[in-house]
Amino acid sequence: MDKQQRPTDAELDILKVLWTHGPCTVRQVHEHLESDPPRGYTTVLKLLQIMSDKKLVRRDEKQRAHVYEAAVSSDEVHRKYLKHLLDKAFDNSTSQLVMQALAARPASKKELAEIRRLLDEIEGESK
Amino acid sequence: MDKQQRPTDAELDILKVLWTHGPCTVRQVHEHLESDPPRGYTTVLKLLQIMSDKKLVRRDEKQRAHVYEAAVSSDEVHRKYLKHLLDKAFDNSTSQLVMQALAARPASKKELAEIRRLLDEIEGESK
DNA sequence: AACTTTCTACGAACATCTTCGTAGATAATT
DNA sequence: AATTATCTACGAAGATGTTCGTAGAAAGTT
Repeated sequence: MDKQQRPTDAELDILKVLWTHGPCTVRQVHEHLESDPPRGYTTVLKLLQIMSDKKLVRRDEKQRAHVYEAAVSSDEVHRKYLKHLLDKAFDNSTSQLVMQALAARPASKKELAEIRRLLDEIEGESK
Repeated sequence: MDKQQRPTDAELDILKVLWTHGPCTVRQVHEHLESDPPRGYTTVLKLLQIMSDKKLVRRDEKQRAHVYEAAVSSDEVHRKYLKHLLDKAFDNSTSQLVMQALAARPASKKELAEIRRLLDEIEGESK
């Protein structure tokens, strides 16, 4: 049933709005949406309906203008993408992925320090 | 012109064969291809023709059975995927991506050590 | 009450990706 | 030489994702 519910690109744009602004009507999503090229109102409506079917968002129909809110967290979605990439492209080697990520877009000192801290945490736990 | 030439899923499967086995005829690619569900011979042929148009592979037509070889490296492709993901989903935060990658699929001690070594290298260089 | 605005629903059109059947050329086999 | 096997090219069909026009219901305005 569940398969691999990764949001498509257009769906992700919409989820980002909901993550940032909380529950929104179609109109509000449409207004806050940044995409290139911009999407029409009914396009956003249709996407939200589809996302509702897919359980990516929840719909509250109490008002005439239905209110949508994200039904999946951003962490959750991000992990799904990474899992798929690890599986499809990186032969499940996290270190390979991290290595190429750092090559793809060099991280600042601050970010590198953050990653180190994360590694410490992980190794601390597993003791 | 170039836009964002990321291979599709089916194309990636074929590139993997070419990366592993070197230049191949359609038949050889078809034989080595592991995919679920398996792909028919002419499907592989068609994909290789398309990939040739997209410059993902090079074609040598000297023999009747054309020989294809990868025109992009695996590192290159992997970085394209990561760059796209960083841009689309992670707001260009490499550390966020690394963090979620480690959450998505916990790394072994060996991998963690490898990542540390990589960080050392990077910070060593930037001195 | 008539008109305008705003909303949802729906379906069709378009784009991209994938699949494969068929046709025709070339090579190998009998 | 005739038959069979193997190859490329091509086009059409199916799958999925995206776009938007149109219709009709509901609310707001004059």
